[in-house]
Amino acid sequence: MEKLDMEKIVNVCKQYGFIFQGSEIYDGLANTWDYGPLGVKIKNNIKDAWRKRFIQENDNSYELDASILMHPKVWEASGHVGGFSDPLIDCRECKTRHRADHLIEEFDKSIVADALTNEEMMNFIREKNIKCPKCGKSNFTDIRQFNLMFETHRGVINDDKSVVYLRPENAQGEYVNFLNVQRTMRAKLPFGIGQIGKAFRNEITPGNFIFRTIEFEQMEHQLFCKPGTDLKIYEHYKEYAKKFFMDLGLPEEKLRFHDHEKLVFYAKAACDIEYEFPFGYGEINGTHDRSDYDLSQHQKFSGRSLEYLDPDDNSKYIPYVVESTVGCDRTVLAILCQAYNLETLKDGSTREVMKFKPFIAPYKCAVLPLVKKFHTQKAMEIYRNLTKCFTCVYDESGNIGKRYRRADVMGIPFCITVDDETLNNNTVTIRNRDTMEQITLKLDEVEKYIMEQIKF
RNA sequence: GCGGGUGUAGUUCAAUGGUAGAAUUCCAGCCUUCCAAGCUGACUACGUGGGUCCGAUUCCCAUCACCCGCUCCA
Repeated sequence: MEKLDMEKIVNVCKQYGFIFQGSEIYDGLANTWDYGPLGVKIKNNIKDAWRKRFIQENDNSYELDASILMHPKVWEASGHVGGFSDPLIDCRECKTRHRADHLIEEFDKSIVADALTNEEMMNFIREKNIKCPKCGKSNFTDIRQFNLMFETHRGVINDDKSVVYLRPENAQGEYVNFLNVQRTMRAKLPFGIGQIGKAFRNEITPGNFIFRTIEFEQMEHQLFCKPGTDLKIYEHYKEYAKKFFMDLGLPEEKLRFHDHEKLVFYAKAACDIEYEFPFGYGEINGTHDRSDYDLSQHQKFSGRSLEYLDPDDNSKYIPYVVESTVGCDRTVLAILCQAYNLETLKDGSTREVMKFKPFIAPYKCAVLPLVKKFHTQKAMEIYRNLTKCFTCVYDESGNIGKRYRRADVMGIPFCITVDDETLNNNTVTIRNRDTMEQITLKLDEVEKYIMEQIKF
């Protein structure tokens, strides 16, 4: 049942141009997906909505678009080089996979396996005859290092000096630009830097359509604040993010908070917001209190002072950071899952309808001539005018019923039908897909009416 | 990366060791005055690469992709 639902969504996405498999004509490249004409509009609308809430309406918030390729030292400072790679080991007997460092630490809790090289870990496992937790045997493969960062090279020679990484998270772009933004915007704490952009992770097991992919887009907001004020801000952003999702059309009963009990080394507090996908609850947002960890690290590695001079009391300190990060692709997926409706008609047949909030909808309006022979010209004229204001489609093929149906599966909230009344009185019928109500409007009122409806 | 499953038009499904048939969608035309009417026509598929065979979409092997489970997840 659950599996069926995801299949249906993938299918609709493919059939109607929301999302395609990446490199499809070459049989696809695993876990890459391409946004089609409808999908890219939804994604952009979500980004615009995020910008509005997290930048535009959020006091002292500024947007940044940092480079994907950053100085390799950034990733040493952040802990990604070294820390973001896992030593993996397979049991030859029962075919399960384990993390070598975890095996060692469970065997002897006094050992910090992070400090060991792979060879040392391997020797330790062999000497102590550590057993597979699943089958109890001790027959392991060699350790293989699985680095979650994608590597590439700059310049024409591929040597160690030329290695650069595709960023595994966006946040470092905000951190390294902290002073630039603070100075140029004359910003006082607390202030935020937000960024929408792609990140790359060599995930071992991606999957669930666009939920976990090796290339993904994040919408991140880093709030820089005075130490001690961070926890209050952290609580605020948890609720702020939840409200954002609800405004996008995700119902509260499908959202939940998930507080992290085990915190990663940089975090003082961490909480996810999860949405109930057809395959189960999955994270769509993370709020993290990252303390002064990142800025301190960058200060240390770059040798530049990243302290803030507080004009209130002339004290100097490294700000704390509260991060609110929204998975853009995951939000698209949640919206698609939420929008999908299978309606049963009177005759027992079913049809698929995508129900988006109007500001999310890829196309806002369909202009339909009632009868092709009589109303085409006027309909085209109206269509041309409306495309100056928002996205529209024009459809004259089939009959009027088919045109409505096609608009419904594309998630178009408003259909304008052009009939004899339009020719004679300059009025059109607008059907609201959510309420299925039809209203008659003067032609010159249409633009204002729809513009009002598609606000976020 | 391991185990299991799947792979035929855009979609959903057939048949077959002698290169495939339908429904639906889409397109063109006729018709049509408000929620997938009807008629005519056109287009479109055996994931890829090997092997066995006179001949493979069908059998075998590999590979790729997807799904489920494991492992993993800043």
